[in-house]
Amino acid sequence: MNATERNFLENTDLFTGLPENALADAANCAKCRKLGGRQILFHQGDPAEHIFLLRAGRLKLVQYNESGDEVIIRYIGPNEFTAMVSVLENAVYPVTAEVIQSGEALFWDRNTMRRLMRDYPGIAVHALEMVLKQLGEIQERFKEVSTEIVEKRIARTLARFIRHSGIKTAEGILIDIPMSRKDLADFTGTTFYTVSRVMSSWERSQWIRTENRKILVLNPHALISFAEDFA
Amino acid sequence: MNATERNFLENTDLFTGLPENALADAANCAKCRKLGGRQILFHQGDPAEHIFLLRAGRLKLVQYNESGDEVIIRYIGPNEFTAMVSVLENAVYPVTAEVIQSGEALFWDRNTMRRLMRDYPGIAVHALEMVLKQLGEIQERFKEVSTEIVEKRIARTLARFIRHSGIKTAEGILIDIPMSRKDLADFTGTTFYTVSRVMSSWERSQWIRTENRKILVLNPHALISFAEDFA
DNA sequence: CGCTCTATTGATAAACCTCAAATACAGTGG
DNA sequence: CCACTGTATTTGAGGTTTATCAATAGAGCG
Repeated sequence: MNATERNFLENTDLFTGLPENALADAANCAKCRKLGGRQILFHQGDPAEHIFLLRAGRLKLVQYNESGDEVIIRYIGPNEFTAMVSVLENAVYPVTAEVIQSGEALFWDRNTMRRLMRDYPGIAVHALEMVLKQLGEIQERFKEVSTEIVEKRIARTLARFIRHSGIKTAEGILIDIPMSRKDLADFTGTTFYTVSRVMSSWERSQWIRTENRKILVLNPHALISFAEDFA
Repeated sequence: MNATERNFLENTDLFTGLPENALADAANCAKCRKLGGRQILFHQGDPAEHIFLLRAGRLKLVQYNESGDEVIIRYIGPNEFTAMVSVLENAVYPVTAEVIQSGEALFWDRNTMRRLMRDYPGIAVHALEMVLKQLGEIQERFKEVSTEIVEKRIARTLARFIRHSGIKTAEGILIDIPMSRKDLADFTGTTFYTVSRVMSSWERSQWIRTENRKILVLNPHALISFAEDFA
């Protein structure tokens, strides 16, 4: 692959700081795939064969339980990796990855990635760092869903999205992830009825406004201090 | 360190399958520490400096929220590692580790472990595998606490402990982890009142019996099929 | 302009938590 | 071995939060 590709890899969590030959090697083994519409990139339960690096677009990672309830485990945005679990032998994808904004992904298969990790140990260490960060995040959310009431969980979730994907605008901060009430419910462990009630009340207080599944936070200060208030 | 030490390391997830010199190196850099009573091995929020390998005994990893509610993130038993997060630069422990059964631990400091990972890439890959497994487990529990009712969460938790730490006895399966009602509540995201009610009802049905914080499962079949029943 | 998917909102019910009080239990020191 | 003390557990009553159900309104898409 070309120099653009190498530069791109250099700026990712997994490949940052590696020697030139490692980048070239990684770029050479990468394959590319377009991601459209509401396509499913991989299914929960399928044999996990590829590690993906999202170049553009956005994914949501969902888990289903036996009754069909959906839980959103994480969103994946540009420059982020997913399905690192594929490096394990005989792993299956623990989640389903659904494209929610079109884009494209680079991907490597298991054996290639394992070889890269062996040849350039820095990659394995970076992968470890990434996964540890994810572990910390989900542990945090596990704590929240275990101990906080719904309204605060939603507030904290928005606060987190503000930090992670917030875009300053004249009117406030726009959360740049398309999210329905149901998505937010599946992310916070509640129902879309309850999310709707909470969001409506915040709209009445002028804290937020929703336009076509994008949330605009008009009063981030109020929202964040509510989220972090331990009373 | 001696040959016993090396053999011990060889049988852990992190060091398995490594060349002899790697084991010797790892064993040489390990320090050892006795763990007594209800000692705190490390505190949530403290700078994370060491990776621990539990040789004997048991830990519980707890997180506290701002209101002081406790959540049990995971139990660590003999032969298991914890605080792998210490390999990250400037990390803090995301949990508090409390000794619940006396024993002893080997430990390495951050830089040593990072050097080992660089020198023997297999270690980093194994660490990645371990953390991925933990990530999968907590995602599973996150799904449960988000979608299942308390009674089923408790049943699934016991089912999991049966698989992980169950000991067959004449009367049934003993879960070899000392666990109060409150512990079980902090593990499943509920209150000890509710746990007590659920466990009492199971004791009446002869599914379980509790003796001094150890749970004896008299009817594993009933418990497990209830846990996995999706009705 | 109709169709479908999403959101809102009220009414009701269920699950679960909180509080209070009583009981059981384990560990300790005599 | 026993009494004592503090901790853990049980259980009832009552309240709160949140889910569920139903009906309506709205928004985007072809």
